[in-house]
Amino acid sequence: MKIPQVKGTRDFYPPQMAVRNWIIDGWKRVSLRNGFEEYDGPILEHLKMYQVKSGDEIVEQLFSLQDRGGRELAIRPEITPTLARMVNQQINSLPRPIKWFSVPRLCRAERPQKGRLREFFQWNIDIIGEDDVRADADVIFTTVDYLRDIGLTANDIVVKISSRRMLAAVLKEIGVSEGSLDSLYAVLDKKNKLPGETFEKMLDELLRDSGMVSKVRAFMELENIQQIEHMFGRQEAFNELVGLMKLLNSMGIGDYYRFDQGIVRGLAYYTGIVFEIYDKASELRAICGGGRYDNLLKDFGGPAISATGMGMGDCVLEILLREKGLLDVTELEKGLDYFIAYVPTIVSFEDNRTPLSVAVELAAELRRMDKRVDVSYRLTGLGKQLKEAAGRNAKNCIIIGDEFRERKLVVKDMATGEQEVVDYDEFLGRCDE
RNA sequence: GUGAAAGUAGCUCAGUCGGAUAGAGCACUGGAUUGUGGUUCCAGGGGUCGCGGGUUCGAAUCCCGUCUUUCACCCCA
Repeated sequence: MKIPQVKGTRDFYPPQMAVRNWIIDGWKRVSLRNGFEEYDGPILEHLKMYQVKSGDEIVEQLFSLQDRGGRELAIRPEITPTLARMVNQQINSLPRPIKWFSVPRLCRAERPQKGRLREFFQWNIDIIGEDDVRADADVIFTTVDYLRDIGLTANDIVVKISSRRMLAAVLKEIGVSEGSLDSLYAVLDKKNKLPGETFEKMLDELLRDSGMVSKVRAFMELENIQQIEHMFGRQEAFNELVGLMKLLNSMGIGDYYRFDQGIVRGLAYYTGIVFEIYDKASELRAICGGGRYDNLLKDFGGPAISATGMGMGDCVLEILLREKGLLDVTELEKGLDYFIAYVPTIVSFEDNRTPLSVAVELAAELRRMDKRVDVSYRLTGLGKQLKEAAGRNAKNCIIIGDEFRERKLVVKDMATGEQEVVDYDEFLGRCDE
């Protein structure tokens, strides 16, 4: 019986696995150099945990199950609630600020489409317990640090930054009631994705006040914070945004970001700075998004401690990297350091050992030195073995032949074809350095 | 959850007014080549044409269902 692959999942054959590892290794490397520590939680959590924060809609997009004791569990669709739970559990003993990162494997029962699958990896970085905008700057910088590291320039991507707090202040100034803020956010978030007329229509239906609609539209047309400040007066939230941008400038990524009040983020829990990163050339969905969420720990039964963070999935990123030609798969697949071939026509050496037994012994020796080494399983001609070495992407091929009667090896560089005869012990010494 | 397109060898695909043993390139395996590889040449293996049902003397081809994939919408933690 043929068993098909599960919808929206991927098989990682060695070439795909090399890509996945390359992406994740980069995430970890850049997180560490920016001062983040790695954590992880379980793949299963109580279903309740996601229902608390998210409501029925999200629960519908969850893979949930019952264990044998009748407990309702869910496969994690995100790791932020787990993070909140873990931090809350040890809040009194954790030194602050908490700068943690994780690369969890997540599942969401959505319909798969371009850049979105049912199982994926997501890089998360979070800073908990630091109100200062420097934390937000650190999150954005770390994200850009990675994208820049793998070869994406300011010509390729743009960080669109806004602030929920600033948005709330402006809308309040315009006269929008507190109660309609959340539904208005949802509309503003779509501004960049909808044709102008549709956007206007949605505003009309929501606000039912032509004066307010035109003010909101005028606000959305403004191009920078100075203009907004000019129109609505100086607000606390502006200082925060301006401060963030100054920090990003001094961190050397001033050409990567742009203020964009169309960035709101779909989720209700964001409270301050929000940002998303987009590819400039294509129509891909956001590469990543993040922001400040000051109520999350409290919502999970903890103290009122603020947090700011970012999440980046591997699906969109990989599509983007392929489009830009930044994924050199042949480069990623690391082959063998040494392939050891032996001359099968030699029955045995003076010490009664066969070329094959010498090859096996040498392989074990080199492996102890952490070299990637292999020997063919097939008893076949030297030509075939060299062919196998080439197929295995070996850097060098060692040949055990008549030279071994004087305890010497032939070491062949597979790229150039050059080969030299080296003393066995001298070769080992050289490898051990 | 809604809509559209597609599914033939491991991969990319050809093959349809319905016709007998279903093809190519690449990949894989073996040989040319028992002490020298990636090129070349020769040969070989591999398919119940996604699955199920229907129409027909006869289905990869037509019809229905189903699954999967892709794309768009909804949503996006």
